[in-house]
Amino acid sequence: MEKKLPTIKEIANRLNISISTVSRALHDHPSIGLRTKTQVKKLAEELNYVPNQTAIFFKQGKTFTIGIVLPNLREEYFSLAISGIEETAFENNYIALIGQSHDDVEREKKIIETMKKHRVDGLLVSISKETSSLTHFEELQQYNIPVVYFDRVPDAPDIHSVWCSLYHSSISAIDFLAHKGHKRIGYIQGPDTLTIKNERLQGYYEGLKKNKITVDESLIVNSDLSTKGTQIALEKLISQKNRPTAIIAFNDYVALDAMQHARSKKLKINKDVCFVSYANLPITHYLETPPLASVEQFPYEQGIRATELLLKLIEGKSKLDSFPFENIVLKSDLVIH
Amino acid sequence: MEKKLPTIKEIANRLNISISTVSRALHDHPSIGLRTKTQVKKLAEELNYVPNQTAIFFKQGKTFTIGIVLPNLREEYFSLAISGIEETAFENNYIALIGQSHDDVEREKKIIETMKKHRVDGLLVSISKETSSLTHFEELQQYNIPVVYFDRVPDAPDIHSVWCSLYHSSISAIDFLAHKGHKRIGYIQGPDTLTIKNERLQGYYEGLKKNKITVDESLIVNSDLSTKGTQIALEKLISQKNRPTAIIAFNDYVALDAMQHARSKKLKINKDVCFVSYANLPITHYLETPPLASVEQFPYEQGIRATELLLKLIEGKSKLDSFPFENIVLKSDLVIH
DNA sequence: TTTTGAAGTGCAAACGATTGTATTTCCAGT
DNA sequence: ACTGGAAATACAATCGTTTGCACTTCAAAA
Repeated sequence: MEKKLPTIKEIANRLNISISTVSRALHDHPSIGLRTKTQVKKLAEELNYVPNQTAIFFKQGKTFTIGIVLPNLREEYFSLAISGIEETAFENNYIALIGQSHDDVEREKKIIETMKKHRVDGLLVSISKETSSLTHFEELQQYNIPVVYFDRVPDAPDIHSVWCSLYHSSISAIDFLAHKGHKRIGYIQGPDTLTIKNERLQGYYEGLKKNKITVDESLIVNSDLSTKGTQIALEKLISQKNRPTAIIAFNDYVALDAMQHARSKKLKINKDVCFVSYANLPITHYLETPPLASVEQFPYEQGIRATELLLKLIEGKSKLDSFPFENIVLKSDLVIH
Repeated sequence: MEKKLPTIKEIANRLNISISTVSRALHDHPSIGLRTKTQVKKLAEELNYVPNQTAIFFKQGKTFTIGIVLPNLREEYFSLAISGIEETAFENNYIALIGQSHDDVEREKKIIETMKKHRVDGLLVSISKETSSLTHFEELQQYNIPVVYFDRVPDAPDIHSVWCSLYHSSISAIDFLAHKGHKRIGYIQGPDTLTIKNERLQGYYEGLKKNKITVDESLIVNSDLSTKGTQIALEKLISQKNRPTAIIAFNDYVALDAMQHARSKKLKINKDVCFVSYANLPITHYLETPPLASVEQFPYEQGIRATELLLKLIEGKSKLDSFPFENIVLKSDLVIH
C-alpha cells in the first residue's frame, strides 16, 4: 500500500548518474550538460517527482512558515487581520500556522512552544488579555525567531510592532458628539490589561477638554467585554439621574451588547441615547440603527503591514547587525454611519 | 551573531558520551543508566535544548501538520469552523496551516501545491465556488495525504466528508412560516455550483407540498451572494403585484442584505415581509429585527468532526487496508429567534 | 605527442535525530 | 579466577537534499 514517493536518488539510479548531478540538473546549474539536464527533467516529470521539502527545510534550517498567535479566530476583527496576513505571506511563498490563545497565558505559552518546535521562521502575535510577562516571547530570540506584535501590542520597549493609534480618533469622536450637542458623554472601557497606552481614554479626556466639557468620572465605567459585563456597565450609566445622552463603547461588540440592553430598557437607540464605538466592523453596517460612528482600525491593513515587517526581519536574519526595533503606527479613522 | 542552537550532539560532546545515549536518555529509554539519564537531562535543561523538529519530521516522514483550505477567512461561518479545527488539532498535537482560495480555482491549486510541499499529514477542504474538477485533490492520494471535505462538499463518490444536511430544516422553515399563516413564501437561492444536492430547494418544495401550498416558480430567485445580486433578487420578489409575505434566504448575509434593501423600500421587516435564513450566525442576534428564524448549521462542530475524522485517517495511514469512505452528515436545526 | 583547461560528473560530508546491532562493563554464580 | 549474561553504552546507517571539492573527459593549443 504505502507506495514510496520518487526521490532524487531514484532518478539518479534509473539514469545511472549521480545524485548530485540530478540535483543540479533540476536546479539548472550551469555546469550540467544540456543532454543530461533534459533527460533528468523529463524523468522527473514522468515520475511526478516533487522535492521533499521537509528534507530541504531541515537542511536549510528554514521552513518558509510563519506563526500567527492571537486570542480568537471567531472575532471578525481578527479574521480580517489573518486574512491580510495569509495573503501577504502566501504572495511571498510563506505559509501561515495558526494558534488561538483564547486569552489564556498558559495556552499562549504552549502555542509558542509548538511553533518553536515547528521552527517557524517568524511569529506574528496579538497578545492575550492575560499576558503580562513577555518572557515566553523573549525566549524566541535564542532561536532566532523574530516576533512582530500587532494590534494588541504589549507596552514594552525593544519590540517590533504594528498597531493603530486611537488617540486622535477618540478626540474626533468627542468632537463629533459635542457638535451634535451632547454634553454628557459616557465611556465604557475594556479590561485594564488591554487598554495599552490607553489611548481611548486619553483621547476621551482630551476631547472633553477641547470641547470644554467637564469630566464626570461617574460616566466612565468598565466592562470585561462579556455580554453580562457590558450590561452591568451600561446599567451604571443609564441608571443615573442625569444619564448620558451619548456613550462611547470600547468596541463594536460592546456597543452591540449595550445597545441591545438599552433597547430592552426601553431606550430609543440614537435618540434617547447615542452610541459611538471602535472597530467599525462590517456587521454594524447591517444594523437598522448602527452606532452613529465607529473608529476604523484597519485590521486587514495591520495584518499586511505586520507581515511585511516580519518578512523583512526574516530575510535580513543573517545580517550581522540586527534591524532596529520598528514600530509602525497606523492612523485610525472615525467613520460616520 | 547567528548563535547555533544546542543539539543532541553538543550534549553528547560535553558529557563525553555518544549521541544515541543522549537521545535515549531524553526519551527515558529503559536501557539507560539513571546517572547518565539525569546528567543528560540536567544539561539539556541548562542549554535550553529543544529538539529540532524539522529533523524529526524529515526522518519520520510526518509533520504533525494539517492544512486547511477554504474560500475565505473573513466569513464568520468559516471562522467558526477554523476555530473548531484549530482547537481539535491542537489538542491532538497537530497544528494547522491555512490557505484561502478566495473562490478561485487557480489559487486553490497553488495552495494545494504548497501544502503538498510542506508535507502536511492531511487536508481539510471546503471547496471554492468555482471548483468543478477534483483532480488537484485526487493527486494528493499519491502522496498519501488524506483529504476530508467539510461544509462545501463536492458532489462526488469516494470521498470523506462532513457536512450539515439542510433538507429537514428547510421543511421545518416552511412549516414554521405556514403555521404563521404565510401562503406566499419566496426563496432566494445561491449560485448553482454551491447548491450541492440542493437540499434547501428540495426542502422548500417538500415543505410547500406538505403544507398544501402550490409552488409559484416566480417566487424562486437567484443571488450570486453579492450585496448587489441580492438586491436584484429581492427586487424581483417584492415588485410582484402579489408579493411574498415571507422570504427564505440562502444564508444570513443574503438575509441581511435583503432586509436592508427591503427597509430602504419602506417595507417593515417581519411585518410587511418576514425573513428566515440559514447559518444562524451570532451577528444576527444583535439585530433589532433579526430573521424570524435561521437554520443552524453548526460550523464549529463540523470543524471538530472533520478534524477528528481526518486525524483518524492520518493515524491509520500505515494500516494496509485503507478506511472506507466516511460521510458524516450532521442535522441542522431551525432556531426561532 | 604532450600539455592545458574548461566542461561535465561523481564523491562524500553535512543537516539532527532515531534506532537496530554491536560492543563494553561489571557483577554474580560457579 | 573464570565465565555467563544482563545492563549500559557506542557505532553506524538512515531519512532526501545540497554543495564544496575532486575527478574524468576530451578537444584545442603548444
